Amino acid sequence: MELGSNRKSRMISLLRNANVRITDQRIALLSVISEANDHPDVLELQKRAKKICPSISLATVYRTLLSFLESGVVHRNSFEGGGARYEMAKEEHHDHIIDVDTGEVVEFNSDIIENLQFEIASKMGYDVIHHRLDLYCRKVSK
Amino acid sequence: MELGSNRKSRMISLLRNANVRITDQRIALLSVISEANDHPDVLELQKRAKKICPSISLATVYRTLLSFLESGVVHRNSFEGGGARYEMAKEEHHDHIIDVDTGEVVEFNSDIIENLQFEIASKMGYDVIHHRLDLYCRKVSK
DNA sequence: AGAATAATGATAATCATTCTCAAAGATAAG
DNA sequence: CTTATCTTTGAGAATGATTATCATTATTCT
Ligand SMILES: [Mn+2]
Ligand SMILES: [Mn+2]
Ligand SMILES: [Zn+2]
Ligand SMILES: [Zn+2]
Repeated sequence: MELGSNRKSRMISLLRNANVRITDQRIALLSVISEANDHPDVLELQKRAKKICPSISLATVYRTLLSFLESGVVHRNSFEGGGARYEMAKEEHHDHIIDVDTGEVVEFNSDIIENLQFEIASKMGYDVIHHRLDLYCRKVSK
Repeated sequence: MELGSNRKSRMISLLRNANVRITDQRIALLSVISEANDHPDVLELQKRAKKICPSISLATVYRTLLSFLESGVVHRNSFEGGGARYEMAKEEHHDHIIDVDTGEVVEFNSDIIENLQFEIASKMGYDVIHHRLDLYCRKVSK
């Protein structure tokens, strides 16, 4: 598979910003993650990236995800069962509903909950550095 | 170490209720968990249980925790980094604050947050089966 | 182009957890 | 209390996810 040159140069400039060398595997992974609208795991990401860069190894996928994570461009979700699942870091924070039957993930966010978390922690003498709110759910039977 | 016979028979009747054979390792583990007021991991649980039943193996700790989990007498917490941490199932639900510097865990609960979770899920067509709310925090510098 | 430096792929190592199976232990019947 | 049956245990192998190692290859700088 080929990568549109507009998309490709967008990826390249993002990588340049991050001060890392421009490689086919990093371009491929970044492209795959930024295009995804789900929450794929490492194997799925490798599978998708291989369509653009067939040689990409699992080790490189893990390494690259770690560096993207540290530079804040991706988020890692550790849901129950199976390995971590990744997504592009969005402008605004959100939490997740995980369908326990299908594994599907949907997003939500609640300013009220976020504020309550802050207040509760504060009252107990803590600053919230980060948090995880996962709702494991089942579709209501109509 | 010995186990007070009052405590021991309390453990035994709990196990009898669960319809499993009464073994020294199950008595030891159950006793250790029900006495803990922190959130120990498997290795810590084995260490503590060994004081009562020196022969208890890691495999048995894992196996027994799983059966306790299935019968609902313990809860398993998967915090970031390291293995699962366990606690006795309490009457009422609570969530956790994890001190990112020390690993210490403190508990809290907020009916308002719980209700909001329910409402959000409901509005999106889901029933909440279970959930996880972990606040990774740092003590406020005075 | 050539030297310097960083990234990659293959694979070994690690960590948490589960599985396997022969030996030991618990329970129930006689 | 003994025996027969059925369950649990301990030791270690196996698994799954992730990280580390290191020689080879690719990128960047001059
Ligand atoms: Mn998301
Ligand atoms: Mn707790
Ligand atoms: Zn949130
Ligand atoms: Zn809760």
